[in-house]
Amino acid sequence: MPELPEVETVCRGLAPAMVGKRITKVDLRRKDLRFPFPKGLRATLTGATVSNIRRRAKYILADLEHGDTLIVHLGMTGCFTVDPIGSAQNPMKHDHVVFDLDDGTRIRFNDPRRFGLMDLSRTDNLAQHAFFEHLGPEPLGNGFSSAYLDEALAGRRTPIKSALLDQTTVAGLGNIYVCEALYRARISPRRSAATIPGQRSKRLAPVIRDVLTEAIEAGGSTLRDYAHTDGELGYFQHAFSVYDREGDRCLTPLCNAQIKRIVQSGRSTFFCSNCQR
DNA sequence: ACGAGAACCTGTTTGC
DNA sequence: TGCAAACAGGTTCTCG
Repeated sequence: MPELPEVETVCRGLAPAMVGKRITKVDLRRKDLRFPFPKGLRATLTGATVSNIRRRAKYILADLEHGDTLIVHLGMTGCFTVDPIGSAQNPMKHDHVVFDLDDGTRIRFNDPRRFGLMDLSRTDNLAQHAFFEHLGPEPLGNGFSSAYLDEALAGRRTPIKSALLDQTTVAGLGNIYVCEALYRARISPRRSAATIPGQRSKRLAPVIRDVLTEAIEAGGSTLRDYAHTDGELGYFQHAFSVYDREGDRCLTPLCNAQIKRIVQSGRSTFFCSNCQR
């Protein structure tokens, strides 16, 4: 489900519901997601007050006042819902974790495919955690630029599509926004990453920022099941130029070519072979 | 070192 | 209509 804009949207929904609230009850409705829940997850969270909700790459971080941080990844189908305790028929199927807060709010984590994960870390050690140790820079942060891309892509013979999906190159892009950014930069997804430094990275870095910023403003993209914490849908999917548009016409004026779909390392890539070289 | 492919899961869509 | 295959926003492992 979620790439950076969707995860950012979820954080913005969770923050007002959770920050400053105390967790009164934690219901682990199974023993694992992608990994077993860490030992002591319920004990650590129960009674804790949430001091901050933030995001690193596609991870949601919930800092607790006593110095631990809850780490959550949504995988492909993870989703949080905020509603009052005792409201209609919950928990629902695939609600694997339920938090009750001291103001009567219930937070449910639902994940049909269970590719999501939850873990704990001391807040001051987060950067050393295995999930974060090798992550690339935030694409909307100061560490990301065409100069950074020049350095990160130099000598890499993997296709640029794969290099951008690699979270150690830049953290937070996924299949949709890589396809969209490469289209905007007029770069073929098949092109070797090593040929990007120079003029092409000067086009690529800014459009990566643009497409993510626009998607966050639209509340992310809703393809099949993604929703905000209040059930509202994102609407950036209406602004896709290539993603999921196989066979449709390219939107570049005077182009009119058909959008192609190819498979690169097992993932669909959508692009215009006329505009993207 | 690098890329392809599979694996982890369930649900939905597509094709015969 | 029914059933099977293909496919899905992610990550991580093995294999050649």
